[in-house]
Amino acid sequence: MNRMRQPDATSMIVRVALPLPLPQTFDYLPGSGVAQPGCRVRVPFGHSRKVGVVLEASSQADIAIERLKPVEALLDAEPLFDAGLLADLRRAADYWCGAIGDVVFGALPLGLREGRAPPEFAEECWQATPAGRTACDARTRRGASAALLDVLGDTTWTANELDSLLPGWRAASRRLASAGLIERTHPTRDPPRVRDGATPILTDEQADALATLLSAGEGFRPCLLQGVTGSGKTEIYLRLTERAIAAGKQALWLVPEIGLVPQALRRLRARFDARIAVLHSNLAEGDRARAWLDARSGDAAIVLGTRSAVFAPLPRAGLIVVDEEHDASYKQQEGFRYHARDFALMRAQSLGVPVVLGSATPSLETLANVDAGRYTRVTLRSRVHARPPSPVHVLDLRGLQLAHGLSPALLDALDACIARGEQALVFKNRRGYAPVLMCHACGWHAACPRCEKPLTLYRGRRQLLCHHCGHGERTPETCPNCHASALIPQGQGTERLEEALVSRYPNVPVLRVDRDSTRRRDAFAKVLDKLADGKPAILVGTQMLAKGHDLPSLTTVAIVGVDEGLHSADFHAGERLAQLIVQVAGRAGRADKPGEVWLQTHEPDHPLLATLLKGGHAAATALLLGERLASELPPFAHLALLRAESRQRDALDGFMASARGALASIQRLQPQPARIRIHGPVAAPMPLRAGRHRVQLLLESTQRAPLRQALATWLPHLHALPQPRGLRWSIDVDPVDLY
DNA sequence: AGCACGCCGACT
DNA sequence: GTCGGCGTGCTC
Repeated sequence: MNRMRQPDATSMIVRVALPLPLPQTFDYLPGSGVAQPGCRVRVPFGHSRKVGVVLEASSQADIAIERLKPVEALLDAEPLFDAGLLADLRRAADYWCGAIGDVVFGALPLGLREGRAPPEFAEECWQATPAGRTACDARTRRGASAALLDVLGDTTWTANELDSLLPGWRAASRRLASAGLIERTHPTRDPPRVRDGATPILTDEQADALATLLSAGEGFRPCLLQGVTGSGKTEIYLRLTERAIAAGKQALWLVPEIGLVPQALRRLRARFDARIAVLHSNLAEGDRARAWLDARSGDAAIVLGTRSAVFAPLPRAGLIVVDEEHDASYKQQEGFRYHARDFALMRAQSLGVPVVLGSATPSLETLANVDAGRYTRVTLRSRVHARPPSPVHVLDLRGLQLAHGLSPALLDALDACIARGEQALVFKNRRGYAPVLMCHACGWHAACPRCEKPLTLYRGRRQLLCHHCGHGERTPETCPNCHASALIPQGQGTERLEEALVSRYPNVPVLRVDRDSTRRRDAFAKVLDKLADGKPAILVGTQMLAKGHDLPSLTTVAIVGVDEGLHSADFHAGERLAQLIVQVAGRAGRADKPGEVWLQTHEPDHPLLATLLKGGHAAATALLLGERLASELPPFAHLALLRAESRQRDALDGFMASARGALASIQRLQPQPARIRIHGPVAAPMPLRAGRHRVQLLLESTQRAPLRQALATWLPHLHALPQPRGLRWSIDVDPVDLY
């Protein structure tokens, strides 16, 4: 980009990011008033106008000064982004090859993207009246009203917090307010404090961990807090948070999914009387904007949220916590493909604050950073309440007669668990009744017309659904190919296991938890309520149950099948499988009753499985790291993926060939072209999805720098290429799956 | 991403 | 003779 020399160096222009998927910024004359960096402005753009964010003032423009238009209006008196956050956003755009405008506008809550004035700061708060507390104790109210009174207790809550804890609380609040049981108040202006009597005594191990974490002082200091399920990681986060807010600073807590926000919020509220801003995508626009501005003003001592909360401004930052740091949900999988954990690290570095990554099953990337001495590791080995780790029994399925995928020994274990009056978890990482519907007469199977992958059978709904594109059709009565009445479900999903368990245990509640059964917002909470009494019950579910939710104490955990994960084409599969097994197994056992884990497999001798069972997660990760090192894969190499998809096969191939050609010509100019390996273009592991052909090109290097250099040079070439209609492409830096 | 300009087919 | 298809290029 050649910058035009300014005849008059004193006349300034402003450089503006606009909400467009374009790599460049746009320069404007200042217009009336001075727009500081971080302020929104309204600017003329082409034949219309747009809201932009000023990134910087400059004395030079990217284009001839005569072509510049003036800023039309200044929308914020005070910048929404401080200079540090703006710089971080630019680093992020740079690192993940995002368009700066997408990144900056992606960091803003919806309510502030459109140029409307920031919502007024009359933060809405609610508390129970004395009459309300009496009513709560006397249990005179039912349903949502009772739940709201329970949540309110004797403290004040913001609407933003209630949104997260009790979706649909507003209806109840209207009823209770008109009955005089609750009232609206103002947010507290008191300095944040720790609630009396709320702080438990630490175990020796926790005390040591905390001392280590605190000993390094207050600057940038990445730490891995590695602790098994139930070892009390959250208590450590709370102590660190206490330290930060006592010093007048803010703490940012990230959790991987919305479902984990309520329990984190409850823990924080139980400990602190402090303003907490909650940020996630299920909030109403206005509430989210208010929470964001609460973080921005520094009024919120604590900011809690999912992935995108990592972009919240923190004028008084003192601590960043990334809980369940291994969770792949931290990686955004469309649009601007950033990784919230890694951006949290970037921010902690530029803010100069400690960052704690917590997990029972840390990612290989993080472990490699520990090994390289870049992160400090603190380990919690034992469970609080002295729960012993649960033994894992391997059930070799080879040659066994199975009932809906369940082996006799596994059923015996469930029988025994129920007979003891305890609760069990049956885990299967597959939704629906069966992953394939096959004709026993001719071998035909139902496949998605748009993806060419098998359709998942949903028996209750009499439907075949595609998990890749959402395509659905009615289940045929007979084989569409040979008309035989011989359609057989192959394999098991959670719906099938639920059905099998219901028929085997007619007097025991069988509760299914997966994405299908928890569509309704409070469905998961209802399931947990049903388990709360501790009476015999069986929980059947997927992945969701491995995500760090506070599950009731289960004594028996049955992992029905994991063999798919042993042979996946994606090199992350082994790492994920080890995480899954350890996380699910961690649900077993409680203080008074030991737990046990049953794992069914056709491959008990598979090296990963055998290593995991013998040496635990640490041994499994050592094995996986060895494999990654040997085959030069992350974290010992760095990847970037160009993905493209189109209905037009030829347009797609043409584009990818040109992209590859551009890369090759760049490579020829590099001093050491051999430092980057290029694979492809090749068909994606899913070559067809929703009717679109998919092709990808993989770049790989053992060093970050040459890869970044190549991407930076390549990206403008890609944008300059002819862009066929209907073709979509994107770059994915550090892809977490290759699909 | 929008949005206009621009050059080839079936219609009042 | 025009309305309209979407290919291409630009937006400070």
